[in-house]
Amino acid sequence: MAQSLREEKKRQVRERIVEAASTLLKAKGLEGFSANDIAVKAGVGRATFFRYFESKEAALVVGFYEDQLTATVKTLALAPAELGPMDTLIWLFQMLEEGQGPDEMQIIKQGTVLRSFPSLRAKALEFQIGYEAAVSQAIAHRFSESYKGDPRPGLLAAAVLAMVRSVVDQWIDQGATDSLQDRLQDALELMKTGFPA
Amino acid sequence: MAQSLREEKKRQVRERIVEAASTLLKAKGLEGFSANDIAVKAGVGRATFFRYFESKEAALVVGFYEDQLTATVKTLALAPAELGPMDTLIWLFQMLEEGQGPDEMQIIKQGTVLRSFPSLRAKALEFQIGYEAAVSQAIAHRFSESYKGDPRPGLLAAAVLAMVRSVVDQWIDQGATDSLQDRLQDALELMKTGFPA
DNA sequence: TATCAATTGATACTCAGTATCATATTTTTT
DNA sequence: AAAAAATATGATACTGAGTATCAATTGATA
Repeated sequence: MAQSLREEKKRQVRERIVEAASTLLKAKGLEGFSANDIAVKAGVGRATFFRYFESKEAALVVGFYEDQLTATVKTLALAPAELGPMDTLIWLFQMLEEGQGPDEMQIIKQGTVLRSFPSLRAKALEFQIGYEAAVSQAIAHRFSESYKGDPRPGLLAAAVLAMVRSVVDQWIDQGATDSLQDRLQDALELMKTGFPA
Repeated sequence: MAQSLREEKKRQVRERIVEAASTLLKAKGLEGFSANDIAVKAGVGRATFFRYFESKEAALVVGFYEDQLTATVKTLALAPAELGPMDTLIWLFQMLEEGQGPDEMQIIKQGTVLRSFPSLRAKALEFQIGYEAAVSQAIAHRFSESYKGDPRPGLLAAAVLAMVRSVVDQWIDQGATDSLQDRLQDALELMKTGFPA
């Protein structure tokens, strides 16, 4: 059955807020608008804004990553059964790049804003923790001899996502001229073979 | 030569603030005091507090990690020259655990507070980024055929520190009964050999 | 239709964080 | 050693963040 009317309205309000925040960011820059401005633009009261998001930054980061996270989890579920955990993640990032992932231009813009404003960066990092948990869960069954409380899924998820972040950071730092996808695959390959002496 | 008088005084004020923040945290919990309370306890004006730290959380996180970071960098400089980058990090965490690193009780307390308050957690993650840069720099020369713009040091630092964070998280989540050091070494070993299919 | 539950907007309040300015202290110059 | 320049401080005032409360509206339920 469809959402109840009430839930559906809430979903819409939330979406309007995220969109208003994103629009204002593009138009005025992070410090050019307040949480109240977002509320006005979204057509809700200030109090309502804070019922949906704890801060301006939270609303923006959700706009950056939420769709990406759901796409990630969905894609992970479709990975070939015979792939091991690491190969699954390599496969994942190939898929995301080709398919519904954000394009490079968008990544550059987001990355640039994130690096300019510590408050945003902090929120983004917070979001990553949730990302980790989701990825960890989605790959846990692919480990051989996995058991309850197995630390490996969480470790791999943390390490890989940190690497991805580092890849994007370095790529933007160095001008974002070459292929991000190549860099990503190189990095993941490095993770797969490890760092032996 | 010693610090100038002015620099020395600033160092002392900063230290007093960090200590006051830490004391208040233990006495009243994170939400039991304001930035103003820290200033009063440290014997400085409110404005001065904000000249040293951008927020209450920042002052606390500095208290958690600053000494740790300087110890890390110092220790890294002492690592045997023949060790590769990954072995250097394994060696590092053995040293920190035996030597001047925080004891397990302290890690539990800090970890518990951090996990309870997203705002603190976010600040801690921010600090980790600085950690990454420092570690990356300190191990860069240990890579074979390293070149300018080599992505590997940054990638390894990001991955390893993320793993360390994940290890501590899981350890606390599961009751912190067994040996943290053992878990850490197992995780780093996993990183060294990689995650082959 | 009548009742109950949940969402909203308005208002008021505390505290965070920033800017400004006059004062005090340290450094530099003469 | 005294004067001048530079820097740190405290007090004050201001904007906006985030929370709590309450009356009014809207959706769910019977």
